Amino acid sequence: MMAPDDVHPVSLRCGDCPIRHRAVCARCESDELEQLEEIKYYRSFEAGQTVVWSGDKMDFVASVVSGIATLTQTMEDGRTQMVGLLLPSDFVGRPGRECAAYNVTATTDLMMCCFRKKPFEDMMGRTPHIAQRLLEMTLDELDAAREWMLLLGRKTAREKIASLLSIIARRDAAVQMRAAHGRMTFDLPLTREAMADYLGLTLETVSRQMSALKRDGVIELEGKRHVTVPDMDRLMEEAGDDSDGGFLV
Amino acid sequence: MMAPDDVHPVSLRCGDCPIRHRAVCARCESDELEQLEEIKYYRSFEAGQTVVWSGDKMDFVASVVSGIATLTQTMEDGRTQMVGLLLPSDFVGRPGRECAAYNVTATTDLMMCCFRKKPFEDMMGRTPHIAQRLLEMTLDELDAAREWMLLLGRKTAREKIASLLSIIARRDAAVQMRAAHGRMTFDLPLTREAMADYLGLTLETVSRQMSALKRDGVIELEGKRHVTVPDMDRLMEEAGDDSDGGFLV
DNA sequence: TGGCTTTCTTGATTTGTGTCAATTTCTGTT
DNA sequence: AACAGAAATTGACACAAATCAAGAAAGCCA
Repeated sequence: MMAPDDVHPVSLRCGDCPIRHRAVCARCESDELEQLEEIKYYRSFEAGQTVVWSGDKMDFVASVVSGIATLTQTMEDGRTQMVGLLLPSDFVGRPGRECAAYNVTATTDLMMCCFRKKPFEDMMGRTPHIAQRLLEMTLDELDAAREWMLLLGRKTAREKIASLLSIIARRDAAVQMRAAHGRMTFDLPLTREAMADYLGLTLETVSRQMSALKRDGVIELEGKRHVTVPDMDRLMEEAGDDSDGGFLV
Repeated sequence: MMAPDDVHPVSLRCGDCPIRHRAVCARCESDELEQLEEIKYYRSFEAGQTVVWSGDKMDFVASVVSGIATLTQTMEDGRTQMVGLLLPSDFVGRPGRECAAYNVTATTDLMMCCFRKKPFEDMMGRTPHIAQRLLEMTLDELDAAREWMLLLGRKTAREKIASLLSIIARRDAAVQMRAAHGRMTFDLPLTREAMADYLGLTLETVSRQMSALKRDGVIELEGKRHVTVPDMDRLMEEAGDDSDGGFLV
């Protein structure tokens, strides 16, 4: 899921930025990082605010510093589908593209570290490693999107919920550098409605299935958002999922 | 959907290969094309044959020369979801990845032009334009996958069918360099079962909705596979889709 | 041409999820 | 502590799509 440092370059801090930008390759030497420093700026958003609308001109690329943002697609009649979840260090934006392809919305208070697109692209042209790093990240996202297609097209509501919970649990484990086995505890970063938009369900169905998983002892709930999974293997079985979980992370 | 030549480099023929490889950038001069020539070879498959299994080692990248291949994901119990459709000139394979992420299957007789992965990667390292071209293609695929997520998660069976038909019609138009308006005619390259796997439906539902669209005059059918659309705008309305159709192409 | 298989269509019935509506629980504010 | 608004739960019912089951049409090969 994530290669160790000696196998492949990983993200790097640039200047005073509190996060490691996954788009920036550790093999690229300080010259490039100093260039980044010059073209970067910060923007913050309140929970619920829209970062960009689908189709709008987007003259920057960015990393999430803190908070959570979602990528959503919407139909004219209001049906919406979440197509991606942005967590700290995640990258957003398309070098070589004028316009945003999705709505980007802050679901919590959000801080982003932005780079003006043109100079960023110029740097990419001069720095093959960054282009390759970005290609690799995009391929990861593509894999994640396609795994999600299987979920959306073929899984039952219960399996969908179990899949989402297991992904969030494993991402949490990864952040804390722990293995994702046995008993685990975490907070849901999403409302029931956001979960529904992610899974292609209604919020009522999400709620019902959460209750069912609780009733069946697959999860325990403390309040609405704090989840503990007594047995991760059981949960992953419920998810109907043999994958190692390279999901939308 | 596809930028004109003067805006961005497009695909190019290399040597005797009958197709334009979309992965190869026209800005890259003949040196690189000659290098490609040295590392390329052809493989052919019969309809129904598997090109690679998910998880298998895949030591090449390739372009489709002729025929159609599908990318599918499968669950242990056999539920399958198609996650991509490969048409002539489409690229498959992941520079920087060891293993295939999906099953690749020939749905018709298939000819592929393959490049051994290592030398291809080396060339990418030396030729920034190719890496950038590949990044752009991958971003296109990502957009397509995400548009498909909206379809899988939120569209009705009828809308799904209409979407698929309109995509195929528009791709056909693009290949023949015609506008996709008014009356259009094309052959379905997929069985009802493949359509179902693509759309997250059963083949019975696909059949029923095809009949319904026919009954309602949205499409005309001659045999099972030959479709004519009297009015493309009507079809796109049925698809519930305001997009300009940058789909899995 | 005739049989054979595969692909597709159509019907009857079941089931999972959506819809609508009422209530409860949580969270933040004064 | 009490209230207000948001978020979540639960129930009753409706409906779209799945499932089960025949049968028809198309393609293929002898």
